Amino acid sequence: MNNYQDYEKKWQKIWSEKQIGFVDVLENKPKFFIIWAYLTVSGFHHIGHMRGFSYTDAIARYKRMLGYNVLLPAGGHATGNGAISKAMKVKEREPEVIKHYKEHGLEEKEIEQISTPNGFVDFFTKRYVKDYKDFGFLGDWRRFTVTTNKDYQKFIEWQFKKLKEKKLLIQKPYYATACVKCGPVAVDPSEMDLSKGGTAQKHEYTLIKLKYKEPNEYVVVVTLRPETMFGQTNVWLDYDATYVKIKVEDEIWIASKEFAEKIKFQKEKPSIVGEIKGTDLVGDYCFAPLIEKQVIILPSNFCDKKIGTGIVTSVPSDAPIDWMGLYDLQQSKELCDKYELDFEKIKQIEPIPIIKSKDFGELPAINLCKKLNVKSQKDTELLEKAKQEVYKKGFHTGVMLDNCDKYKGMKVEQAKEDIKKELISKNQADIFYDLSEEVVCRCGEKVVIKKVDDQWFIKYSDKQLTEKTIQHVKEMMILPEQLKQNFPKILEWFEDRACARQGSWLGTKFPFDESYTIEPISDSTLYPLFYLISLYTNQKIISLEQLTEEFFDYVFLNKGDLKELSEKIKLSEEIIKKIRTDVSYWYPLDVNLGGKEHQTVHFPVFLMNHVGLLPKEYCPQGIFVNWWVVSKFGKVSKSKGGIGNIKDEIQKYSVDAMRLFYANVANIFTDISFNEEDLNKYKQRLDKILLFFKNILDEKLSENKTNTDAWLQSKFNKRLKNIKKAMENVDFKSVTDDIYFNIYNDFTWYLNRGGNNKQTIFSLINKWILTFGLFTPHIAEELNEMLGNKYLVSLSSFPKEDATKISDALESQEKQIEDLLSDIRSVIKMSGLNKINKITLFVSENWKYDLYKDLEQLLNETQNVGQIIPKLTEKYYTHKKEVGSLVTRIIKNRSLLITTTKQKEQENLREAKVFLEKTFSAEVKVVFAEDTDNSKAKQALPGKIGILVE
RNA sequence: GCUGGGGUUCCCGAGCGGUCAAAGGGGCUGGACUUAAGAUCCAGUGCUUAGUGCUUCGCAGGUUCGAAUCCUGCCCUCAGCACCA
Repeated sequence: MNNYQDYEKKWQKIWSEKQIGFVDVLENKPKFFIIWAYLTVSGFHHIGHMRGFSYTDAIARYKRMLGYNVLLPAGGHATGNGAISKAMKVKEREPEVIKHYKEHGLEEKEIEQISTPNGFVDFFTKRYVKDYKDFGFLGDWRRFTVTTNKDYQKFIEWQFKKLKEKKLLIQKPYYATACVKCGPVAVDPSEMDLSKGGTAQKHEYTLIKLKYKEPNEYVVVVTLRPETMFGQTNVWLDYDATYVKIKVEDEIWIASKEFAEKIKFQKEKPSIVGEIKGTDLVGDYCFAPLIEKQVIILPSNFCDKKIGTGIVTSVPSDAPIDWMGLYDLQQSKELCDKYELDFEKIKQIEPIPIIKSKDFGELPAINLCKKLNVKSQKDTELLEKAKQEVYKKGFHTGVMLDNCDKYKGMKVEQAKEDIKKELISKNQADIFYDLSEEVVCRCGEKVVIKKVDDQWFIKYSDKQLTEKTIQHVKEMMILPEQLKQNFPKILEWFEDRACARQGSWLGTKFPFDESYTIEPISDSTLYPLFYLISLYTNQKIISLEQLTEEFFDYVFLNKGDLKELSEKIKLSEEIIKKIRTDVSYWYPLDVNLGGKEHQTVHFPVFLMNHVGLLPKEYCPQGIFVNWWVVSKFGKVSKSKGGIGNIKDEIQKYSVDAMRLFYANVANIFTDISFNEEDLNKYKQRLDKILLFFKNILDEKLSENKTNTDAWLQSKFNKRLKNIKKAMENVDFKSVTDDIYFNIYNDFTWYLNRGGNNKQTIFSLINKWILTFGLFTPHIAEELNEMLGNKYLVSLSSFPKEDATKISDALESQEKQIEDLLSDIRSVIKMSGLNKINKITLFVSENWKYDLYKDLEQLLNETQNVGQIIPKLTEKYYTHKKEVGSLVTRIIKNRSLLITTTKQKEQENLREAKVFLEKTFSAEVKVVFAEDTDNSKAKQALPGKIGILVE
């Protein structure tokens, strides 16, 4: 219907020519500095990104209209593996990948370009800026930066030098999830670094050593439940399998070959020195720690060589599968004979009660197996369920029994840790990490857990830093409020974080060891600060060589001597001073807006780095979090593909409709789903508004003013007030409800009511249009031009509400007419009359107004009906009966209590008479109840007009 | 499991002690306009009734003169849980 694309382009061009988003220091103007958390360069923007971005732009536009000097810069985060692996796939011409890019309209030449990591980053970051412009964002694109740029890397080097100075950079051993070829990778559901296994969990197991025949020779098992070691009765392994002897330091460990592969990465050069068959081990004994006893090695079919060591220590009291394994053997002499075991001896093995837990007693595994009717160790599903349940109950409600030495009476939760510690200290146990499922790197190689001896960490656990950050958070504007409340907990939970890794990644070399590259989270914490530098580096006003530690110290921390610095880096004092001024003008950052995924990782490090390295006055002022755009298939994300090619969506619905959709479909703290129906709905809404304006311009308007004009003024100003308040709370849903729906409805009512005053209408719609400038800026400019205004909405002031125009009395009067209208309708409907000729309206009897007033006052004093009624019946004794029933009714339903006067009601009706007559095409008469005998007149109450239709 | 968030009338989604049968939108029904369709406008949309009354806001209790809104228990659901921005 309307050609949105045309005027979107038109206005974007005008904004761009006026360079509205390009801002510099204006000392006489207050500043507002806002960013969205920049995103990883790994492909096209999708509709999910645009949700948060358009909020950011709306806030920026709002602040600009309030008179702030607004800086909204952007950048791209290219650190890490993303671009490398994406480019690789293009280079290898993977058909799916090539198809994807072709569908997005890439030419062969461009596909060529994105086949190298740098080309990829370059292409997409340029595309991002184009997308921002296409979406009507007014940002300072001159400052655009990418984390892989050389100048940015100088900045990160500086950051790490400062961290070290502040003793926030430390080294210690670490168990990293790592690809055997590429080095450390992130194992997380986004699968940025992976091709498989994003949901895998990293478990810390306790590795138990059971002494075998030779000195220093051990059968090793792993467990998540070290506290159950008091209940060991035997050891399980696979009779038919072959195990290996692994030399670990000066010990020999017997375990599966698969385990040997894993432990290789966690111990100093282990080597396989021999083999031993399951058949050789079964029937032998080994020495179990803690219970200090020899236990027999028995065969089972549930030992998986891929899990742990492929050998299991058996605790039948608390592990259902162990119990069933034992049960199976004890039931069958044949089976024992087969394995050359002494049946009588096997039968003597008894589970040892060690933990008492709620509901399951002292032998939870056995009790639950009975309850679930598990028949043998082959009932894998049931046993898994049983295991989960016993574990859960045991962990939360379990208490160690008397035979558990010094741990008796201790809660399982606690005993678990203490026992683990004791065993390790006695060299009877060790720590072993494993993944809960198979994980494969993007390169196709296996991901394992690898011990890094001297890993670098940022010390987020630092008590002082944590405390300082918690204090700072209290002063911040963080939305949702819920997050603000959680923040202290998040910050306390936040531990040291590995900050650099080896391998070939994009990013900044770690300044204290060039073989490391700083990892993606750690190099994107202070970046808003860098937008103040990139303005100069992008324009080549400063060279790389000039970005020294001293330079950053001076401009960010005001440290050092200007003259000395200027001479040293050969940069004019003037420019250095200018940058220093920029920093002190623009910093701190006012708002960082990001998706909910940032809550527990990005935002904490963003804050802690600011708090740790910068003076207090440069610490961020606000964090806003928006939830996601989801589809039926889950989160809309780049890696999952599917819907969300923003170019197509813009064409289909228009930018304004999309921006309005994001703002209005739900509040920002809920996931929304992107569907055609909703988008169409918002496009139609814009069509409707355009049409409304066109009609208004065609309308013949008059100079006449009535109460309705005052009413519209009141409504409009009240809404304006609400809009501003809601804007401050990023309650965009409520803001857009008012702007695009409620004000529209007010105007419609006004017009239907007969309002057509030129001055009222034009003064208000000119203001109304300005409010469109936040979420639908293109249509705002277009309408504004249509009205003949020469100024730009984007550069105008946001309309101020006129509080003197707001009148609750006027609004409630009008509400009464609205209610009356609907009452008359229902009366007509119920009368069964086909045609109405006459409507008589009765204004209530005088005494009732007085009664209402008295009642209102009494209700302020007491809620006790027993006290109120006698007082009123006394005063209104002639209407004794009516008073009783009326008062009880009102107390039951307070909304009936409308205090007004007879005169006002009559006036109100008189004014609405013409309107009512026109609406119902019938004669309308207003009559005082005192002047008639009609029973309807007696029913009339203050605020409730009696109605008779004939 | 831990830590948080939710469950509202056909649907989406506001509301978070009285003004709530519950905003706004969508859908549906009826009417106006139109040759017609679409768009737009107007009305209705829990059950009932000359404008009243009755029953609703996950389930079960409780506090209060009064609860969708507060408290307790339960059920169901969603998210985050670390080298992923």
